[in-house]
Amino acid sequence: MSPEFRTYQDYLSSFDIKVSDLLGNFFNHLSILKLKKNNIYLSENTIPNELGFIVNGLMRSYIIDENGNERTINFFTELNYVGDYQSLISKTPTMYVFQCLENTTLIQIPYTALEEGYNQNPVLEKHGRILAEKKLSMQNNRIKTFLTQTAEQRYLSFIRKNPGLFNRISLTHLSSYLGIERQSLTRIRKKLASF
Amino acid sequence: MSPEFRTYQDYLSSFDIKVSDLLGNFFNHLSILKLKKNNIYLSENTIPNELGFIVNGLMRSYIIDENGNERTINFFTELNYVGDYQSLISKTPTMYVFQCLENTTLIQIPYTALEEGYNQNPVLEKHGRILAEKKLSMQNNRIKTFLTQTAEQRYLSFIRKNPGLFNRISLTHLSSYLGIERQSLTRIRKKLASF
DNA sequence: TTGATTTTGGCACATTTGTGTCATGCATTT
DNA sequence: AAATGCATGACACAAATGTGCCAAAATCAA
Repeated sequence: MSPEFRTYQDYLSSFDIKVSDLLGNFFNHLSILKLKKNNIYLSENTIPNELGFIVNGLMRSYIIDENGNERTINFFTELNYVGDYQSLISKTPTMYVFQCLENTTLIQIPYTALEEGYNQNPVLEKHGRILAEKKLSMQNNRIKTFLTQTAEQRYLSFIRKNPGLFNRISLTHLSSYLGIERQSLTRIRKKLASF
Repeated sequence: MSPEFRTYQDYLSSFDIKVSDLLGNFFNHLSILKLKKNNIYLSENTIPNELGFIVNGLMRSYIIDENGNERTINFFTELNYVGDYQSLISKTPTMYVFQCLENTTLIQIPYTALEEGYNQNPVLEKHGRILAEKKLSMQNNRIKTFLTQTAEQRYLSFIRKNPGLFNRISLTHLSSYLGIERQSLTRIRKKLASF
C-alpha cells in the first residue's frame, strides 16, 4: 500500500471513519486478491458480487463498440475503488471488461458487507455519499472536456492532470480514453513535438 | 407539481423517506422561487447557498468557452434537483450559468438545512447517496456516448431517451449539449430526413 | 398589426479526425 | 540468436465536423 496508508483501515480513518465505529465483522468479510498484468478482473455480461479497492497496480475498464473496437472508459489506480458499482447494487450484468494493466493487488468488499455496513453505520453511509459526489464531480469535469475542448486540448489536459499516470498507459489505451483514434493521437503528438 | 407528487414531501416519500422521520424544521427552511423564461437562476463566479428542486419548468446550465461560445452542459427538468452541487458544498464559485428555458418554479433548500438534515437523519443521508449514485450512473452513460458514438448517433440516442424533452429545446442548445456545432446538427437532421 | 429579434436551413470552404496500410523498434519467448 | 507479438510512427486518402456567411422562417415585443 502507499506510504500514506498501511491498511484499508488507515485509509478509512482518513475520512474520519473510526474502526471502532464499524462492526468488527465488516473487516472480517474482506479478502485480498492478487492479479497479474493483462488478467481480467471482471468480464462483460457477468454480475459482480464484490467492490474492489486497489492497494497497488493499475486497471482499466473498456467496452467493445459496434465496430469491434475497444474503447477505454476509465482507469483505476491505487487507493481507489474499482468495479461497476451500478451493476453491483442492481445485480445486473456489467457491460464493461476490467483488465489489469499492471500486476494489481486489491481488497475485495462483498456487496453484502457493504450493504450491512451502510445500514448499520451512518458514518459509512456518509462516506459512500461523499465518495459518490466526488466521483460525480470528476465525471462532470470529464464531460466538460468533451464539450469544450479539442482532442489536442483533452490530451494536454490529461497529461497535466495525470502526470504520474500518463507514463504508465499505452497510447492505444490513452487515445480511446480521450475519444479519438490512435493515429490521431500520434498526429497530435507529432504536431506538438514540432514546437 | 406533476400529477404524481403534490408536494416535496410526497416526492421524498417515494424514496421511503417518511416526513415523520425528518425534523420539522427541515421543511420550515424551504422556500419557493418562481422564475420566468430566460431568467438566470445562478450566475458564474457566484457561490450558491441553496440547492434547487424543480417543481415545473426547464433549465439549462452552460459555460462560455475560450472562443466565447456557450456550451450547454446539462438540462434540468421537473422533479429534479438543480444547481452546482460541488460549488454548494465546497462554498466555491461556480463556473456555470443556470438559465431558465421556460417559466420555472422551484423549491429552495438552504445548504445549512441540507447539512443539518444529513447529520440528523440517516435516511436523508441515504437518499443523498442514492441520488448521487444514480446521477453518477447517468453521467457515466453520457461519457460512454462520447467515446463510442458519432454525433449522429448521439442525436438519435438523445431523442430516443428524451422524447418529451426534445421538443422543448432549441437546436442551438441541443447541439451544444451533444458537443457539436449547430450547423452540423442541421446537416445531420437534413441527412436523416432524406430517408 | 408592424418591426425587431431569434431560430433555423443552407452552402462553400477549411480543418480536424477517421480509415487502411505499412515499416520500424522494442520487448518477450523459445 | 531467432522468432514472435505488440506498440508506435508515418502516410495518403476519405469522411466528419467546424467556420463564416446569408436568407428564410418563426417568435416575440411594441
